[in-house]
Amino acid sequence: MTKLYSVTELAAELKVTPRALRFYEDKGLIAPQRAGKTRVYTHRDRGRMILILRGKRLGFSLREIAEWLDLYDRDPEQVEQMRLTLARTRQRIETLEAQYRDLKETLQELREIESAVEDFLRSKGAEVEAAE
Amino acid sequence: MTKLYSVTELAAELKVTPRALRFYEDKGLIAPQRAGKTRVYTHRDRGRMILILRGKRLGFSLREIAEWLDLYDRDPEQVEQMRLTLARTRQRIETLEAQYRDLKETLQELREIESAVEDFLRSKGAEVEAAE
DNA sequence: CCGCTGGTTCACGTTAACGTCATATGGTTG
DNA sequence: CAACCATATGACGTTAACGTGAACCAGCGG
Repeated sequence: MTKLYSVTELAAELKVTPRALRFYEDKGLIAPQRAGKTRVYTHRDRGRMILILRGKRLGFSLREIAEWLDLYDRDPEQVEQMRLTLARTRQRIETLEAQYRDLKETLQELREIESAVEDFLRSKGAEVEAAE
Repeated sequence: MTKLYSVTELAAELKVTPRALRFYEDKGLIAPQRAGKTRVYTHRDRGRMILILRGKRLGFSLREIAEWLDLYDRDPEQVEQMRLTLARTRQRIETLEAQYRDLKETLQELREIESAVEDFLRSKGAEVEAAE
């Protein structure tokens, strides 16, 4: 028997508010089952939410996230459908690789700054390590 | 003599609108000089804008970007000041490294999806390469 | 001097992503 | 059964990041 969650339970576990979960549903990002009127989230829904939240952390809008969510749970329909899926997957990979480049560049610069500041502090005889 | 830009010029080069540049100024992210009332951007301002836009592509808010922009053009003031700068730099590096992990994870999954879909298509005797 | 071009400052409009009530309802417990 | 939860569904409020005029100047070419 796979675990089931209420809105508040899942929200708590994911550290979002129930309102957010309902909002995402409204936007078509998730569609939990209902027991009567109350939402019931499965383990699968939870996985989907984790994808959504990761997308958000990467800075994508809900609309963008929605557009590639179905890449994850596709079922082999028509060949044409799958060709489309392939194209969109590749498209998204490119986007992320661009972001990856931005990220690497920024990290490199920040590490240079870190070293420079460390050097400066050391030249002043100051301590540089985080631990106090 | 280093090149100077008007709002529209710089905006065009950066592929943003003049309105955006003015807005960023309003939010304290850039402070171009003025010739009378009209804004005059230097090469340095342009560099700063590039940092800002990269920050946006990485999904950060203008407020967040503002908070770490001065890490780039600091001048050795007090030792205490620099210690703070060091701490904030490290903090930001950690944030980006977390994002880096999210990114890698997502890319990996998408590449798996890509392979799976390719395999499916090949099993159907369909072409798989992008070139048409 | 006239009118255009390109700049300025308000000021209000818009979209995304929720927060915050208000109200209703249905299951649970003393 | 009454009281009390948790949830549900609106509806309106809020913040961020600009877009979109409106009304106003400064320079300059004819």
